[in-house]
Amino acid sequence: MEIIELLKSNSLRVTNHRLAVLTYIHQATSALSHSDLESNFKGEIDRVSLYRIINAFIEKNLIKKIIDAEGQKNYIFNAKHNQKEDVNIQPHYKCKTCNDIIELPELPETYLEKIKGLNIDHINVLAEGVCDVCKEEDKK
Amino acid sequence: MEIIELLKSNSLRVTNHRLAVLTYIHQATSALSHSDLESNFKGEIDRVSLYRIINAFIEKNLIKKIIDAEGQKNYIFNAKHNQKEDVNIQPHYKCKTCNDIIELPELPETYLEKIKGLNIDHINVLAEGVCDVCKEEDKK
DNA sequence: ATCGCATTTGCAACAATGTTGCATAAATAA
DNA sequence: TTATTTATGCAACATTGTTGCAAATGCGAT
Ligand SMILES: [Zn+2]
Ligand SMILES: [Zn+2]
Ligand SMILES: [Zn+2]
Ligand SMILES: [Zn+2]
Repeated sequence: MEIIELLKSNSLRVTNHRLAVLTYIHQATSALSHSDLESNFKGEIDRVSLYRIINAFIEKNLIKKIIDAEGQKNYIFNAKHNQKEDVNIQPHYKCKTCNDIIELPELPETYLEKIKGLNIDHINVLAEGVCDVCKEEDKK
Repeated sequence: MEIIELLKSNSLRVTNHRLAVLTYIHQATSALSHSDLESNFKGEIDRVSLYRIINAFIEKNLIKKIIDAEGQKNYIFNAKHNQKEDVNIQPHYKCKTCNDIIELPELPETYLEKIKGLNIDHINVLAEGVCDVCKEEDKK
């Protein structure tokens, strides 16, 4: 199983909880907040364990934490979990209604040139709005 | 007084608290977190009132809320409080050590063109790192 | 398969951050 | 000055995140 291998190859013990959570995030079509996870695993996984599981995944680069304009944390599966570099410049677009997050094109080199005088660890780029699908829904 | 006028012209009642808070944010050289404000006004202004004062300022565009890579909210005076538009695309750089926030050049038109097919309300761009001044300090 | 050690988990307790309702105080309009 | 509206403080509560520790589980080595 893909997910099991993913855990093993990142020297994370394969527990039922980790399997369930990573599988859930992997198949999710939208970004999940911590409370999304809490309600999904209510009665199964303790809130504190979820925090620790999530943090382990982030450290191993298996999921990405995306912070929206209100400071809310959302988690998505990191399809590029092999590449350890440059992952943190990836711009995203987040629909404020359905929570879907898609990747945007990378910032142009010309722009990065302009700001390269600064010591920059990472750049966060998040565009937000209501996606076409949700906009259509609203009309009804 | 500049600050008093700022409140009046935004139809906010001029109270001692609002004057004190807005003056404090205006003269600050770095972005202030809520707990920064709490400790500064400890014993003078209630925590809840601070939340309400801050929210009022944000609604009136007098200050800007900047969310860092950890989701922490920081507030800075909005020098462009007159312009109501395009304020929310302004990229920023935040020093992780001294908390200073400076403005970065705007995103190139070519990039905005690329993503204009999406419904975008605002774009958040925040670069983070340790500024030159703080990097020097560290060496000592 | 079993043993033993290291890691993970649940639970309780706590800390930090943010919200709401309501009585009182203060600011502005009349 | 008075009346009306708005702001404030306080208490209570909700949400989010952290820590310590005992019990459960995973896993490598027998
Ligand atoms: Zn996959
Ligand atoms: Zn949507
Ligand atoms: Zn000024
Ligand atoms: Zn600095």
